[in-house]
Amino acid sequence: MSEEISLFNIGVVERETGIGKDTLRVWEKRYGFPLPVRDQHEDRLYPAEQVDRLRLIRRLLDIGMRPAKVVGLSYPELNALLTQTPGDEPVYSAELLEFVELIKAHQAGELKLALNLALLRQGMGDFLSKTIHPLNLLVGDAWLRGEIHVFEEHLYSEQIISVLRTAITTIRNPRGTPRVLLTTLPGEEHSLGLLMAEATLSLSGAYCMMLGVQTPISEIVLAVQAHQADVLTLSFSSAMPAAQVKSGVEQVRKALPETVSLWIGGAGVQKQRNVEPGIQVMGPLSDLTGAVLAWRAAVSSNG
Amino acid sequence: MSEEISLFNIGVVERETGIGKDTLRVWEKRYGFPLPVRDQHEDRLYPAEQVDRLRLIRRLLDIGMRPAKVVGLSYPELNALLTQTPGDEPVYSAELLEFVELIKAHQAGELKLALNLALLRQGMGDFLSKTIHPLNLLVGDAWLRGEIHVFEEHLYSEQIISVLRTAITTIRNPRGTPRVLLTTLPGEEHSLGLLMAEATLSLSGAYCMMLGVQTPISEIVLAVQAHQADVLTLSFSSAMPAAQVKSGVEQVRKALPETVSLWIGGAGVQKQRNVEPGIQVMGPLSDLTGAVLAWRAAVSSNG
DNA sequence: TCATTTATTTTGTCCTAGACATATTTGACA
DNA sequence: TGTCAAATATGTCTAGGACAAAATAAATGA
Repeated sequence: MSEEISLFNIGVVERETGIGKDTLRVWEKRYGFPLPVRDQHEDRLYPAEQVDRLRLIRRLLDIGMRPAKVVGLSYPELNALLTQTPGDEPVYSAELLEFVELIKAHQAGELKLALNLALLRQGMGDFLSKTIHPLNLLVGDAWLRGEIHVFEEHLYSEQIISVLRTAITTIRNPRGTPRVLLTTLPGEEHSLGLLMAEATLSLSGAYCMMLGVQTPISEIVLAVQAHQADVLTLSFSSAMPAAQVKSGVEQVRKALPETVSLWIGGAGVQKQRNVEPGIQVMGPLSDLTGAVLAWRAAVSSNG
Repeated sequence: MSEEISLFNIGVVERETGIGKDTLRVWEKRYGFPLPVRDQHEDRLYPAEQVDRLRLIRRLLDIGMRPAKVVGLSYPELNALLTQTPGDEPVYSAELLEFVELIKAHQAGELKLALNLALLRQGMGDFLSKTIHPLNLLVGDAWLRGEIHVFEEHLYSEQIISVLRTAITTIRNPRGTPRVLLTTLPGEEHSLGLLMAEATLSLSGAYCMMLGVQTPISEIVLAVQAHQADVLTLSFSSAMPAAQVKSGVEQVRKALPETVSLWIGGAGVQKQRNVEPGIQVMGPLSDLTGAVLAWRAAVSSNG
């Protein structure tokens, strides 16, 4: 009985790694990797090991490395490259590292408990900026080094989402201003950033209308009208290609009335340069609080 | 000054409609639609109107129509086709229709309130089977008829998710059996079905570990090991192509130890035929309750 | 030496045209 | 009416080529 190894066709690999078919084929030609086997019909079949490497490569590209430097490399070479990337590592507090230990130990219940505890102790504002945000970075970093798995990251996200949603419910103000619509564009499926934005905005007294992820552009325009939103907030994760962010945001801006403010944030917008007028780029979450205050000031002076 | 119309390139259309690039090109050749304009480089540029039609077509295909029948049609023709599809329409209660009215009126707060009320009155079990499930069908149906928009569906989903998450938190039992891991495969991004499954399973006394959507297959295997899960539950929405469901599920089954049960459910699995052994297809949500009981019975007789 | 502009390379995404496995439908037969 | 085989419909894969936008390297000037 021969050892059966998992083989994936190009469509599955595209879904599993987020790397497009065209890109996979052109990498094969240019860098000699991935180099899938072929079935009887010359269709590509990627071994699981290559798919794992591709996922790692994807993450390295997301943090700014170039394909020519990483696409050819073997697993050990990739790891060597990773560990020698000290750079600007912030010092993480013991508390944050304890959260990571809980994640690695798969203690979902305890993790959630600890998060809720931190929330109560620090208050929502500090909780978001001093715990959740650095923890996200730390977890992403640990993932990159192969210290934690995707499924552990998923479990972690679920706990955060659960804690944040519960908290947001308690501070929602239906008569708050401005009226903010929150969503992501098609292709962006990460809801965590959006949820953090909702928490921050709600905390600043804004009224939030959450649409979830991946709303088509034309539907966003309709939603803004229907809800008489003053502000549209879009969130982009680091996984989003900068070009896609740029074109998407510009398309939205063009379709929206000028009176509606457009705030964009998340790791995916930090690479953006030369942002068009009428689009406000948010850095840290605290920028949202400032933007809310600025919006109110502008309204009271104009109206 | 000429009227500026929104044009989308093929990559954006793929993301916005969920129809692959290859399919878009081959439809153009075979059915003459969509028929995009071209830029100076012969690259396709799809007008917004065609993208809207594509979204409609996508939905029609999801409910079983064939491309040859619908891909060529104009907007009026599509609508005619829709309204003349009475078929097996169940009679919806007045209460359900009131929910829809709230959705159409964009009364998110009131909608959530009404849902919570129904939950308390009916209890979780009935709430899921007699309110949420038919309401999902009703909303999907209304969407199909153009009576409600995507963004309204999004807002609706958010309220349901919020209500269910809150409720699940209160009935979680860390020592429950069996230990069930819940997630979806890459490509399936709908979390609502998953959440309803979690609610039902928790209600039956199972211990649920929610991984969220789109966990790569290899990671699912690791997660099952790490959490010592007895059961893996995968959810598929109707938007999932049947072929993708089949190959994905079989891949998972092959990679999983035989001792781990595999339960699959959601609208996307109802079309499946000739399901391989070791895979249990769930119909209505109540099947999950039965499966839990059957699992316990099997364990107590075997061990 | 540093900043700014310009040339070169890199890289992702698009193109055409064709092939074929699988799912669905049609037609023949019992 | 039900079952099986032939025909059709459909999505996804292949190859090889092209080019714009982004990133890097080189050249220029202060």
